[in-house]
Amino acid sequence: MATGRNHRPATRSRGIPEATVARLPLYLRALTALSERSVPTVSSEELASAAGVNSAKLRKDFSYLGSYGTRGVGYDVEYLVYQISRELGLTQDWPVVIVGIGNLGAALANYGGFASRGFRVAALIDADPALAGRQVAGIGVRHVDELESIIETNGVSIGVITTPGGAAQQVCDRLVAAGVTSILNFAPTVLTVPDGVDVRKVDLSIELQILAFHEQRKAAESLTQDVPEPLAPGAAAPAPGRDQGPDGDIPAVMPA
Amino acid sequence: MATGRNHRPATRSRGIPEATVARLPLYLRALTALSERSVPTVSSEELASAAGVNSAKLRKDFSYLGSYGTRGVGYDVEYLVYQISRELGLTQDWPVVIVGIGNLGAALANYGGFASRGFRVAALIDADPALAGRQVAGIGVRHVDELESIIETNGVSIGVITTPGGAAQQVCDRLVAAGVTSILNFAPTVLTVPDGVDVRKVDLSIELQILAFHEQRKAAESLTQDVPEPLAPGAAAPAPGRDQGPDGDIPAVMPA
DNA sequence: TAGATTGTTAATCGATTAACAATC
DNA sequence: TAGATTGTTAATCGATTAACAATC
Repeated sequence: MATGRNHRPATRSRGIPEATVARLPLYLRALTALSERSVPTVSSEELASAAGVNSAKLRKDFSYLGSYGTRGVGYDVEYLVYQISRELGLTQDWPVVIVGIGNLGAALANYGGFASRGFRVAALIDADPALAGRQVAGIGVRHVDELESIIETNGVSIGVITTPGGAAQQVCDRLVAAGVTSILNFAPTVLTVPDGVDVRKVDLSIELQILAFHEQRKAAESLTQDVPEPLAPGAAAPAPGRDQGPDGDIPAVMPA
Repeated sequence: MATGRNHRPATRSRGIPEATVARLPLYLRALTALSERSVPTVSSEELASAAGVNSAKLRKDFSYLGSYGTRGVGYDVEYLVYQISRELGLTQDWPVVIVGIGNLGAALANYGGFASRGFRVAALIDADPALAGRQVAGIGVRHVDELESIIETNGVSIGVITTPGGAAQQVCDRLVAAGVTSILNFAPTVLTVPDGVDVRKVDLSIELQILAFHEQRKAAESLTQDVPEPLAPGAAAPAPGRDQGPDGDIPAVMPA
């Protein structure tokens, strides 16, 4: 699942699995870093390591896009940056609106990672009349009364909701009615949307709760097996982990 | 995947699958809402609907925790709140530190969903001496020089990184060296951690890129099949979606 | 040609789902 | 007893992984 279009198979038309789609941004970020260092080619092993996945998974993922590598050589960095960008739809401009300009909305408005990836903040919207007209991150805040006209004028199809939980569904309904078909939801609410609208949610408190679960397990384990099992002579020491949480799914970055 | 302890099977000791763990916070939130409305019992069907999953999945998930329901009746709301809280480790207090007090760090510091779920912000930490001593969300900001002593004094085992990407690995190393074993990373960086340390990441730009991918697909589809297929007489209209993105994994909330 | 590395296959594993027997 | 709803089974599906033939 994951798209809100749940009458369709998870694997779409050209058949890229959701889990693969969710990793393409990771590859793209690693490739962009290589590109900035003017590295011409990269092997699946190197790139996988930089992205925090294993190389078999990476090659399998790329195989859904096409045959963009050269056996014995690796992948051309620039070419792959372009192909993945195109696949993700980042070669076009996506105007977005952010609704709810509290601390978080302001943080997102200030986030530099948007523009560089084809996202453009078309407007900041808030229900507080006192905020309207103020500048946040160099962008004027507009009153929520103007929501519909902003969406239509700018051809916005992606909305970001950073309101309190109580306002989220109502804002969502208005966004959808005005033509938005993808929503990134930061409010602690399960949104109901019509078919054809995608919702993704980012939920800090859930992430912390998952960490607490594992933390508790570790504490329980260190009580029961206080003394670690001695390694057999010649046995490999546990390697440093590189896992970054559930890599089937999550998320993109956001520096302060 | 997902825990950073990658020498272990994904399914731990008492055997709760990761996908189930990631949904427990969703159930807990829905149950808490019911509890506040003094609803005494709830069926798997009702609760699943409130949490945005299907009831078979919910019952399967709960079966890993034990037999907490009553056939023919449903689940006792208060009892289930307690059991899930206990399972997630939320019946104890978890001191956390937030490192990097920019827009996002401040937003998190102001987030009310922490305390109510057993998380306590023990300290806000930043590298900027000008910030040290200032108050954010009623909590004094401390200089990063004090990081180690803060961790040790407060027994902090969970750290949140909201620094720019360039500083994240270094901050991570210091947190881990000081005793932190779970990290929530908002920086756009793949962190390398020793075995036994869990990392989860939240990455806004990745979420937007995934939405862009699907948005692009929708645009392509509406070009190729401009005219929607007429519904066969008597065929069910597409039902409103309830999907909230990949529910195997993601995230917790954060109102502005 | 020899070495390196991709792209693909096939096995395995974990997650989802529908169905229904158990039981309140 | 009849109705409701859980807990579990078994089938299905999607994702991961190792291995290796293809090929640069």
